[in-house]
Amino acid sequence: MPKADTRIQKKNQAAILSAALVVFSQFGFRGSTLDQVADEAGLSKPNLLYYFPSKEAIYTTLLARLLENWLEPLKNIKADGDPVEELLAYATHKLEMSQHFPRESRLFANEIIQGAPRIGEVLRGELRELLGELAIVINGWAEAGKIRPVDPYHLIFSIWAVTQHYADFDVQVRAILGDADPFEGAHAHIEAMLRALLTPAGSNP
Amino acid sequence: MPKADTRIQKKNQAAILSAALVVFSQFGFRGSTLDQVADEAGLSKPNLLYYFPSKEAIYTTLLARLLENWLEPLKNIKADGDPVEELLAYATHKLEMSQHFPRESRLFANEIIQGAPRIGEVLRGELRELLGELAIVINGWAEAGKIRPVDPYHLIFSIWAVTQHYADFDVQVRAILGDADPFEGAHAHIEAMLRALLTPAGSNP
DNA sequence: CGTGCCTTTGACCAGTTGGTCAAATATCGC
DNA sequence: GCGATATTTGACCAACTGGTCAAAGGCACG
Repeated sequence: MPKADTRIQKKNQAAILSAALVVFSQFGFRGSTLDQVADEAGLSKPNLLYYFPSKEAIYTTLLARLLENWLEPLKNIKADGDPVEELLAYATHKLEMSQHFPRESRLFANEIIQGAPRIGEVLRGELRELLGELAIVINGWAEAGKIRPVDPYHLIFSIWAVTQHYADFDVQVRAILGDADPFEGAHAHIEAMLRALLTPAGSNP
Repeated sequence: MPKADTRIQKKNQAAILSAALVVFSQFGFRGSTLDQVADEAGLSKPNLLYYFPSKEAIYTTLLARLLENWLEPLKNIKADGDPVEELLAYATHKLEMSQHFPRESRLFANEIIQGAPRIGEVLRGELRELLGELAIVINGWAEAGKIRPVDPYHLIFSIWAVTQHYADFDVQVRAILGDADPFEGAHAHIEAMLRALLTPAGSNP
């Protein structure tokens, strides 16, 4: 077990996690093998296990790292900003994550579909609390007449659903759109949808 | 290899497919084992392979059956109906499928996330064509001023995304909502979203 | 250039995997 | 109740799985 992080350790750990992301995001935890990960990382299987104690450890390291990036942007929604623009910025950020880090999204999707055996606690704990606070903010906006009244939870669900769809169902989206870039149209559509839903009646820019 | 379908054959094949749906929808093809399926079905592993030639065959049978139910409701959208109501009915139907057949949704999601190795052809063929026709209908509605102008493809994507989210991410949704039934709020929210997006300016019911 | 530590690997292991097969057992038409 | 046929299963197999380990190969530093 390495204590300090030498150059070579950093390099190999990064290579392993990167390879593991590729493999786990496609096949899920149980469907992936250490040989696949080792192959993808260009290392031997025993060498993987020199840097990580087990397959499980690689996977959970990946998940933990992901959860940080997952929860953080939620906290950036400012109660004193313009409501529609705040929510739009969040949705745009999530869509860009789908565009640039689709594997992370698929890894997460795999874990949730599997029943979230390793992150259920986080979902029922930190995430739930975070969303509770956000719901209060959104409800405040609605009561102040700054947005139309909406269910804050289902609003967030729909933002998650639509943005992650472009990463998780990438193959399907591209099968239908052909050569066109999905993300341009996606952004415009999501913006239109959120503005239509949220902009209070009587607002004419 | 059974030729005719006796009572016992129908029963066992149904039991196998039902068990396979439970297992495959949770762990994906590679993450599932025949022993799991056999256990769930209450049969021995060699007995499974008496009714189906391989693990692969069970899985593809499940997928083929699923695709039928998946594509059919798309065809029920009538060009001469009321646009908003037609699309709303479709979304409602999809949401009800998420509610009552979440495993089917997760099986499909697993297959797509995996890269759709077994149904890529259908996506690029039948599904794409079907959506092409639907896009023409929706564009027609927009040109006739019956709905606001929208990208028909991304509109459908967002309906798929939001409705399937409640099946595929069921665990996450319930972790956040607690005891509340997700589907009541979901239906109301989706209806509100679609009406806001689609109802042309100046329509006041 | 040698010594101590970090890194890498080939050989190996026990358990699991999808799948086979011959023999046993149940079912059905007569 | 009998023979033919359909169904079920225990024993088995080769390939693969996650993981171990001792030995070998590099590397840095005196």
